[in-house]
Amino acid sequence: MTSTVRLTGALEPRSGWKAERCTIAKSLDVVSTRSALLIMREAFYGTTRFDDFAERVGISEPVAAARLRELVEEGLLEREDYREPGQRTRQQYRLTPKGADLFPVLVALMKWGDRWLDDRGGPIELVHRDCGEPVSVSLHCAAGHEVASGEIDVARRG
Amino acid sequence: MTSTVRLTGALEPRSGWKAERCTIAKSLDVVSTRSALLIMREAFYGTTRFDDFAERVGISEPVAAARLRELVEEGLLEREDYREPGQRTRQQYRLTPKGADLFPVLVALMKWGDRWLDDRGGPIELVHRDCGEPVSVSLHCAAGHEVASGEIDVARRG
DNA sequence: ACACTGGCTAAGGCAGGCAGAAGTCAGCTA
DNA sequence: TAGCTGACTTCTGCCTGCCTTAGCCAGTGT
Repeated sequence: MTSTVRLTGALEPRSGWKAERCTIAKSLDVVSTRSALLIMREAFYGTTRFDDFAERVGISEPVAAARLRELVEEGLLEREDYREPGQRTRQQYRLTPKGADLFPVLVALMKWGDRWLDDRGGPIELVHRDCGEPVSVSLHCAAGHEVASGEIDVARRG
Repeated sequence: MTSTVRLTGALEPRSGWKAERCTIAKSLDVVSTRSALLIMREAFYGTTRFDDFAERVGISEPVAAARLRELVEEGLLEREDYREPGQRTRQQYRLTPKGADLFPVLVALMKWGDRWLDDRGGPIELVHRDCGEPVSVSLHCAAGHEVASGEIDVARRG
């Protein structure tokens, strides 16, 4: 009963290859900092304005400015000008499809923290609006089976 | 068609509360660094020895030592002495249940990178050993519906 | 007795994440 | 015209992550 995956084909043994194109590493190049991921959390909560990001994430304004700029450059957020009647032009940051697609990462982190780092199972709950059932993140195969890490084979693609 | 979740009950409006017990933030306190998550990746690939972690992750030995020590302290890995016949006692690092449970986070990061950061859909593929079907990570509710971030209500627990 | 290997630790230094305080600038409001 | 607000930028400085180089120690092999 191991938790490791099983390497197959050209990937076995592990000592015979380098994880050069590893997309976990590439993803971490984009969102490795705490502030970046917490800004993304806020974006999912509906925050759009500069000051709100800084305050709600609990980071200083210089850091918020730097992180928001990087996230826009990377295409996870987009900055739009908007204008309410009788107001000056303002900016808002909104999730792009690329940014919105990061949601499972945040939920996976939240669920792990709920289970292992909070004595009451976490402060908030996600429910499916249509049916009211709680939402979680899971691994499953295309045939619909729920899968644990120990039941997975890893192969080189293509 | 929004990608944000909908805040409900005491969570609405967002300006009325602080994410103090946020378990995303707590998780990031444990595994916010690139090196920590890549060490966990290697642990899932079956790596157990100090030198192998350092080389395969591509980090220096001092960093590997610091990160492994932290991950053991946090309970994600455990260090065991073992001895092969005719060999001296060695150490190995193995996943604990807490560490193994982090797997969905890594898969979510990998899948996101596969989709958005690699022109060929990622270098490796995960398949369910029993049925040979590809494995992915997804959000779904307890009733089995696949759910997108825009279809989720967030409520305070308890 | 000696070198070798695995698993580290120590010292020095660079780069980047972060905070706090203060300044800038445009445009609306009084 | 003067002030206010939102959205930043600038400056200073700490702290951490990381690198490189070098050294340590225990147990094996020769």
